[in-house]
Amino acid sequence: MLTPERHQLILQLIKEKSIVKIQELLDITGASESTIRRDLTVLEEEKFLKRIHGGAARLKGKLQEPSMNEKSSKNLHEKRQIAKFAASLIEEGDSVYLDAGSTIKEMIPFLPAKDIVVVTNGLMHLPELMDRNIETYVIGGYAKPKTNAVIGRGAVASLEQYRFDKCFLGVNGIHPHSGFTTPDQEEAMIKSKAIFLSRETYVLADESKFSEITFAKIADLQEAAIITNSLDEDTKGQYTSKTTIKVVTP
Amino acid sequence: MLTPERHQLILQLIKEKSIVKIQELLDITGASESTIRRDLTVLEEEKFLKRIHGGAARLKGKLQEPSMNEKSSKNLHEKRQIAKFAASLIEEGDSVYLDAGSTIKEMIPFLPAKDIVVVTNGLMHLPELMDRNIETYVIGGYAKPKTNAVIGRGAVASLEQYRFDKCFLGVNGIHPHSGFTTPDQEEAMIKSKAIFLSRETYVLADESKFSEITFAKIADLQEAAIITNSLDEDTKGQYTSKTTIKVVTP
DNA sequence: TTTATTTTGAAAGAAAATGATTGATTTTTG
DNA sequence: CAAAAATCAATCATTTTCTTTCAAAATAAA
Repeated sequence: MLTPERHQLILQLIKEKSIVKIQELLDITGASESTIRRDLTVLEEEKFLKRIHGGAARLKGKLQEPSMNEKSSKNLHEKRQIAKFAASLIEEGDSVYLDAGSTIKEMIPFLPAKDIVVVTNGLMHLPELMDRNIETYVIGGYAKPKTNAVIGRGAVASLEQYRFDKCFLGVNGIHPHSGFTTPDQEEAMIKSKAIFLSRETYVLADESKFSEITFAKIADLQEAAIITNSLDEDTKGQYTSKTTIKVVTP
Repeated sequence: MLTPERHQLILQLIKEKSIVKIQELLDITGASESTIRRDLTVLEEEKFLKRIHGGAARLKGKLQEPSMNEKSSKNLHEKRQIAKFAASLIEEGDSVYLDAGSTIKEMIPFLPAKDIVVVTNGLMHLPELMDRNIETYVIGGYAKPKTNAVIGRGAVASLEQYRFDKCFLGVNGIHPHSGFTTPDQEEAMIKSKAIFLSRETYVLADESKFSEITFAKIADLQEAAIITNSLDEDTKGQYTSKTTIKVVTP
């Protein structure tokens, strides 16, 4: 039986019964336990179901169509891998800043729930963070509809109350001259401030962000790398001596 | 039988019967006593039920998902009417504070979209506000999971940047001595501060909040009314001379 | 064909859930 | 009130399920 077949079958069963036991799946598919477990792991990562001890359960309040689209989206898996790795860098007791954006959002399932503090300007992140019972603080400021990010002068000021052990940022592009780039200047200002307030900064960038630039060039610009859009030359790189910026890639 | 299955079953039974004995659960599930006890411990920790000697009981304050829906649908029409009226008080150019909570949330569809500014600590409100393209600002601070409200010391400070023409608050109860009440002191502090910053304050209260108190008594306490929980006597009423507080009822 | 890559199954050790037992605590009964 | 009965929390051994790892089989690529 082919892998996609099994996956379909499992989803079918879970749709009907809400819960399936591993043993049932073994009987029905005839596959080995290892295979079924692998299937469940994959399907859970793609948000089709939730694994529970002894089987798997349907997840509530979620339609399966969007996940289908997500799945076909080519770089989702890559995104998730980067996010997973980034999350693994977080240690107990850390104070962490999470930027808005879909790549950063992927980190949330992998965050250690206990004994960390998260500060974010990503409004989309909040339901999941609170659902996971992670101590979460939102930045105050203008709620930008398009990106669901909190930005603006107030947001920068609001951010200044905090200090972070680690800061995780998303980027729209990486450019040999400008460094990391974002289209919105207001968002760029937040990112800059977050870098300034963090001991370590990590920029999450999936393959699609690199365009033609080689890894070597990226490596070169890390030393002077700074989130920027239309910041003037003086501003660029002014914080780099105080913080460590690392690019997280697959 | 899988653990989540048992949990579901227990909650189901408790929903129907209000009280279940351990012995019943033993018979029905076929699990051992230890297991059932462990289940009850977990479910109590998660606030789904209350353990009593010999079994478990439904808890009164917290109704479950479906019953929660029932409750909200029961008062929904009333809530919506109040909300609609409250929203009609808002004029062009107003700067408005919207408290967290489901009653206030009902106002959003009725808000005039153009030329108003909304500030809120209600995280649940944001998607709809942004969807309606209303200029929205979030307060910064701790994101409280249970109520989806932003609270805490930081939140109060964050609020202080703003001034409002009108302030709309929800309440948990209205009490002849204490005035309006909320169970959480932190939320009470936010409400107090919002009142302080507003020219006019409106408290939205549907019938269910009044319990035994008559309208007359409510009217009496309007002059000294202040959102309070465990604030000391000095704090009570200290802002009332500066603001107008009105109770909005059907 | 040969060589990678992916998929699969099997096995070992870790983790979680379970059931039985103990003695303490609470409730009931006389 | 005190004894008896029932319920409870805590602990430990057992069973079940999970994750990890590795090698064989199947599949795709060279």
